[in-house]
Amino acid sequence: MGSAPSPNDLPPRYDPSGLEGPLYERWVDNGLFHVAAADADRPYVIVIPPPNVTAVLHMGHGLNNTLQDVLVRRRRMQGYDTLWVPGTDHAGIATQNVVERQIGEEGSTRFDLGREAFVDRVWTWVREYGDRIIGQLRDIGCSCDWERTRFTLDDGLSGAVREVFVRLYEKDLVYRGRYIINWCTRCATALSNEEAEHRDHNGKLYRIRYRLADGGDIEVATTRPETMLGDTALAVHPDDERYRDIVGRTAELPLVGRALPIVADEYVDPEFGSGVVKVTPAHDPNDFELGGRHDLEALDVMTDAGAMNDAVPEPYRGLDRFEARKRVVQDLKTGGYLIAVEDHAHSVGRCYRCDTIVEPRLSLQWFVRMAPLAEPALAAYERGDLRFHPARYGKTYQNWMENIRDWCISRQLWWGHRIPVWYCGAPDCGDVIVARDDPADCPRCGGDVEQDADVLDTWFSSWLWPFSTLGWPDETEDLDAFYPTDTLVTAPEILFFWVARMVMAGCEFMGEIPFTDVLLNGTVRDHHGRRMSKSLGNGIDPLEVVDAYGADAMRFTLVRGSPLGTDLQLNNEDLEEAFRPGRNFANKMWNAARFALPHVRAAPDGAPISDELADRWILSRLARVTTEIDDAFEGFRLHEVAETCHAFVWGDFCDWYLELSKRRLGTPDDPAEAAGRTLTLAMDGWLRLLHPIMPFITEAIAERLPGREADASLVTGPWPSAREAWIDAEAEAAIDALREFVAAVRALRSEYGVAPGTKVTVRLRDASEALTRALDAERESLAALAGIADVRPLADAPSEAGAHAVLRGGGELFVPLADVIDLDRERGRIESEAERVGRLLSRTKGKLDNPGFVANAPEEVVEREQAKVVSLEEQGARLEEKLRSLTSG
RNA sequence: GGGCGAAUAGCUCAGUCGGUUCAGAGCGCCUGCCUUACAAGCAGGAGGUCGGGGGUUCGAAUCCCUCUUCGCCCACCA
Repeated sequence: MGSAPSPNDLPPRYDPSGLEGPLYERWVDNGLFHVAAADADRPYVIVIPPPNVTAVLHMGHGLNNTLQDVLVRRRRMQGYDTLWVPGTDHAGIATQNVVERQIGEEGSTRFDLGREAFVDRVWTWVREYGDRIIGQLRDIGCSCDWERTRFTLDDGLSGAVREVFVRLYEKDLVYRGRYIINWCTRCATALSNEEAEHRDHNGKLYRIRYRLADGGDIEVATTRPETMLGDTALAVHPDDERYRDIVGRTAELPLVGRALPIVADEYVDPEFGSGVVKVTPAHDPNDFELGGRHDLEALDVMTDAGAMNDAVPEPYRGLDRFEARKRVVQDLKTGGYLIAVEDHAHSVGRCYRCDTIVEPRLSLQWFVRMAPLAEPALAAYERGDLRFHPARYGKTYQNWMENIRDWCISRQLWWGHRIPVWYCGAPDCGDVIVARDDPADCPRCGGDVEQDADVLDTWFSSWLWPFSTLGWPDETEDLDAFYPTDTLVTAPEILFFWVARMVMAGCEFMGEIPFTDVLLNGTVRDHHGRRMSKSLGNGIDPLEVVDAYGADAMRFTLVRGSPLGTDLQLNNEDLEEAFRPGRNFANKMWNAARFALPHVRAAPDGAPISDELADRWILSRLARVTTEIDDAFEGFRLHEVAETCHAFVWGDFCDWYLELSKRRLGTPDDPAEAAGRTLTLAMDGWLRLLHPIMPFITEAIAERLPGREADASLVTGPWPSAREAWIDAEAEAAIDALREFVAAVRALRSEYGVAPGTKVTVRLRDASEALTRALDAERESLAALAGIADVRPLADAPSEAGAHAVLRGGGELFVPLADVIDLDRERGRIESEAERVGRLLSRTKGKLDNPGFVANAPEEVVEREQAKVVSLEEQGARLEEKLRSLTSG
């Protein structure tokens, strides 16, 4: 790992860009992120949600992958055999779209290229973006095992996909059939239910008159008038008195003239509109089912591209569906069929990849029968084996599982896994062959076979990810060692697409759920609260942030800013502001290290370290903080981990410990070099606690601490354990008292504008034991902390003019300020303080006077309130006394 | 039409079991400091009726009901 850097060679300026790259390469070169299956006694495993190869990563990925890395890094430090499996997703329809767009700009289409050449083009794209994505993950600091990088379309995973299809087919859980599916007319493919996003749409409701064959007419309403060209019946509710006598008669389809039977069906809601429904079995799922019950013809009236086909008469033939709609409405109007057009807000499905309005359409597709797969996946949740964080997502999962619908898995695309099905071309055979290996000819008749032209839904490979990446269907060592995985971190919008289906696949093919804890991270939004997206142009490129402020600063900002399940708003127009918390913190640590490193001394394990109050205090605080951080980790409250580290490093270590250590470091006051050794212990502790979140800067500092093995790295731990022996209530009480004392003097100095260089003598009366102890120990620090030249006892009535303060922890202090004191101001100050204490006192007394409180509240709460009264009364009395003396004097 | 989440300081957000001098942090703002690690800093401040209303309780930012606003998910009502 190269020679150990000398202790104090940190450059004066924190420059993450020069620091992070080399450290990352060293970690990878030393194999720190790799774990062999044979060594995995105590595994901890996460599989990455494979990013789509459609584009480079955005800040949402930055957040998602940082959270995974934080979890993974802590487990690795704890000694788990930690594996984070990386990889990318071929993202079938999405990737095909971006490449189609790319060739579109060159003026051609995928059909000009042909299937093979087009797929080659996509592979070119994939190689470029796949590499860039992996590069981004490395720049963020992700500690993935790169030797196990997978792609959903690589050979191994393709084999898994084929095996799964065949197995499901053999169990009759995959079937082919004609049903209504969501058809994207632009992508010219079927979509699953999940891939059609329903959004409100301000449409129209058209009320149309249909004539009855034997006289009279009847009103029908529709939002899609062009589909009437495919009507094959009308329907009413069987109990609807109004229409009882027309059931069984026929109506005439306007513009076409086709005779439509009138049927009665429970599906029709008599309350809606006229109570009569036009039935278009080929273009509406309900109509399709209704048609099945009444043996109606299903007439598909559109082409794949969404134009009216030859089943409709001229002049509609060949018109786009929306053109046809206009023409139909116009003709209805002309023909006197149109009763009214009303505004009608309703929900319309759109393609999740191109936003085109999907057409419900009868189509021959492949489906997965989901109910049997959902059963164990649901049971795992209900047993409590599968947990969601935040827990409320469990209900969403449960609800989806309970209302599961079959999954349309065939896509009329070129980019993806080919469906492993062949059809015999022999007219008298027509056998369907579903096979693990490509058949040369028809096994039944020896005739020529042709493979199904379609590919599988991209999620049909993703749902296998937790085990296909480990080598399944082969019984590999990896699979044995690392399945099931532990934690999944992903975004809530793919709960159904991916998470739920992975659980089903895990149960079905591995007999075990694929992970136990599912963490749902929030969405990254811009400062207007809008979701970041390419089309809005409001995204933030993680690399830009890493280049400018460092991966550590970005990671810290993200982790601290987003508790699980809550969205994160970032100012995309001012990156410096957005990432300032992380950047400032990293800079602070850097400068603290620059100060401390020249003074650190080796601290052998187990030796008693120091009797100094400050030393005992910082180690006690470190022990407590370690426990807090462990608790937060166990509850996946990573934002709390970040916050606690920040408060400790900045608020305790830098603001107080370093300041208190200054008088001793490198001086005869520290003969045994206790301060130098304590520095080492304290820094070693917080550097480790912070390493999962800010791996680079912590490693850079830690490797300069003394007493380390030459090739030691924080990456491999150990994770600090909270040392009970370091807990020191006495030292904590003393330093707390000192902090209050110093703060009080500073406040008085500031209040009266005492010049920074002016030293004051503070007089003190009735100081608490803790404060007395602290002042004895830290008298030498007082000048630097608060410009205090000396602390002397306070006589009962100070003869000089000055400012008073009463300490909560006990005691009263006086700062002689004859030159600057303003008695009115002092009186006002004391008055308002006395008022504040008085308010608190009466509130607290009120509680204690309430018999209900004393009777019902826990004893310790009551005792606390009683102690509070004593303290407040004491403070109040001192303040009143002071006020009297100021008034009389 | 159902279900869920959010509303706390100017901004972005914490606040676990209802109870600690509990109303907090960061950023921004004001005042004073280039104090020999750090001006990306230090010290001291200002700033909030915890969205409105009602309830439970000795006690509510926290639990219940309700209303308002915003956001998300699910749903075949033509």
